[in-house]
Amino acid sequence: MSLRHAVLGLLERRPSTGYELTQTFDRSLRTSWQARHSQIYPELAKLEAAGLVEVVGHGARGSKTYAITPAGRAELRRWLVEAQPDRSQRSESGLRLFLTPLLDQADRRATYERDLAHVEHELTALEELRSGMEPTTDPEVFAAQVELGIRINSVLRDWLLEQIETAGEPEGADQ
Amino acid sequence: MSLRHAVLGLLERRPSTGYELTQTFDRSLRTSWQARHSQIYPELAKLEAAGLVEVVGHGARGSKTYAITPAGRAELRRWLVEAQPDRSQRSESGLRLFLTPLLDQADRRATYERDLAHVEHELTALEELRSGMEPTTDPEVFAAQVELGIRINSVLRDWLLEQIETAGEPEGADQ
DNA sequence: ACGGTACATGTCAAAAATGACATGTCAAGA
DNA sequence: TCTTGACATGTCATTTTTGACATGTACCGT
Repeated sequence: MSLRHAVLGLLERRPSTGYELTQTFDRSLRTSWQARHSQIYPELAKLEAAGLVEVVGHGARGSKTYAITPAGRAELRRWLVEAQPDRSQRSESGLRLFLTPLLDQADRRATYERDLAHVEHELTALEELRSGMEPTTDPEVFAAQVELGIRINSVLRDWLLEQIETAGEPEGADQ
Repeated sequence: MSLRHAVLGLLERRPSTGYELTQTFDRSLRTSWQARHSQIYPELAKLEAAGLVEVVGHGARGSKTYAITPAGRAELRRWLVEAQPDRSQRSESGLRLFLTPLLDQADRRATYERDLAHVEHELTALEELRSGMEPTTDPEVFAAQVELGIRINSVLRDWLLEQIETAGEPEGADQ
């Protein structure tokens, strides 16, 4: 039940509308937790019923701004600090990487190159984010996360480059 | 619908029983895709009905060994090579890392240290795996994946170490 | 004034995933 | 002989997630 804590966490960062949360899920959280608006709006309603968030304002086009309550903050902290983390993951890309050695050389190379293009693209976006980040605005602590993203993608890029260069080597379960 | 392809991929590596697949999901695939036996057995039945896998043997305790069929192999290749990868992920640990800056210094440090312990543990396991791996047995290609796991966990370890050392710096959304 | 797009919130059926329940076998050690 | 634990397969109610449907508003450019 991480969705609840993801929402709570985003509202701890700043009060937001469901629409804004949906965008943040899609832009910043897509590599850790995704959620569609069809999940977010009902979750906000449940959270409000449980007293963990509250509506603090009504804006244009019927928008409602939610903020975390003290009870919500306590629950968020409890989850972050005391709850046993579930280390398992769901990553289609990870699964593909795991299975790629089953392909013949040409297909293997093609999929690694496709992945490499994606990683380079991510890396560029993260580097732009880093250079465009002013330490005066709120996210100074989040700079560390951008840095982590860059490092992980760099490792991935180097590894993919090695796999592509080593193509032609003995294969796995192929004939 | 990645479960189907995960099962197909594992059966491409070697024919297995549902029980063996469950173990592989838990041991090798837990960082990319998890699945319980309650999902695996019905999936095998569906895959068999679709002609993508077949029962190739009956063993002790009513066990059934499944193997991939040519149609299954074709579908696996199609998915790996032609299907558009879904790059989104679900990772509670990633979410926690994203939200950790919201905690006060003491809590933040404690959670980073908990994560560090886990990463060190993973790293030890992967390094043992690497040194115990004989290049004569089947997984020669999978050595690259172990290597990738080691590199990513090393990056994570270094980053966590830095975060712990830098503790006491200005914080995020806390007062 | 009109049309397109981004903003904004919701519902719901269907699919995927979890956790509990249920049942039984085989081997090893006490 | 008995009991424990690993092996082995299954079902099912509930929860979570997705994708489609549904509806309406505010702003911007022409």
